Amino acid sequence: MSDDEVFAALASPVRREVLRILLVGGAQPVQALAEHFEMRRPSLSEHLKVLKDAGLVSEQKQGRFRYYSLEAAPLHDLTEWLSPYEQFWRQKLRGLRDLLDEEDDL
Amino acid sequence: MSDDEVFAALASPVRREVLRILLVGGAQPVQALAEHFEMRRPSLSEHLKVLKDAGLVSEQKQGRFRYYSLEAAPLHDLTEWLSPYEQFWRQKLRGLRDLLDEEDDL
DNA sequence: TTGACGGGTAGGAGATATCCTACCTATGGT
DNA sequence: ACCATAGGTAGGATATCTCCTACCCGTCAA
Repeated sequence: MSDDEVFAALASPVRREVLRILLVGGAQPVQALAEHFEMRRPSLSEHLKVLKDAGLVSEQKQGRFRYYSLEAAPLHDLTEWLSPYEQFWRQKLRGLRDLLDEEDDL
Repeated sequence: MSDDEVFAALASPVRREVLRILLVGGAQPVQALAEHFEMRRPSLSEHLKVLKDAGLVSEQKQGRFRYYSLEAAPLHDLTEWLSPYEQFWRQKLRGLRDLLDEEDDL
């Protein structure tokens, strides 16, 4: 739920891939997710726990299955975290464009 | 430079704080950065190395000082990584809005 | 009711991260 | 030339991560 947990969760390529799979494939039980990886199921369960603690996925029980689905809210928070840097980025772009304009004037 | 390095670099609160300091304070030598933290300088140097390898900061030598400055390009890549999830987020918002509209009709 | 299946938890091995102190190099001032 | 300063690198201690196997519980089907 905290920024810290979200960033830490995203640091693992496995967990980012889980998010991608859930994005394109929708909610899925653990076994279906596990098919995409070469690790044992308990390891994937641990990754899912990290993602759940970070609020990036949620769990819906159905019989003996537990469907995991994407929760995009923390990722939305991430774009807010990024926005001041985006402005910095745009400033640099503008600076570059101005520089190029000056070159044109020569 | 790779997505992997960028996400890994951002996983540390110390390194995110370095980026924030560079964003608001501009390019700075290591010592100035170190004043914001309670760790020893060599540890911060290691963090800076991680950030530099990820392309998030760059180094300009001036005499015996090395000014570190923010490089926003990888963060811009990050917003691109995020964009499909943003669309997912917007879809959920739209779904919620539609639901609320239905409620209004009752 | 009993066995098979979905899936979480425990505990351990090995790898990696993060801090430290000690040490090295390079530059600048006297 | 010499010493102080900026800052990187080496190597080690400890903590955390990531994987594993073994085991547990809950649910469905026969």
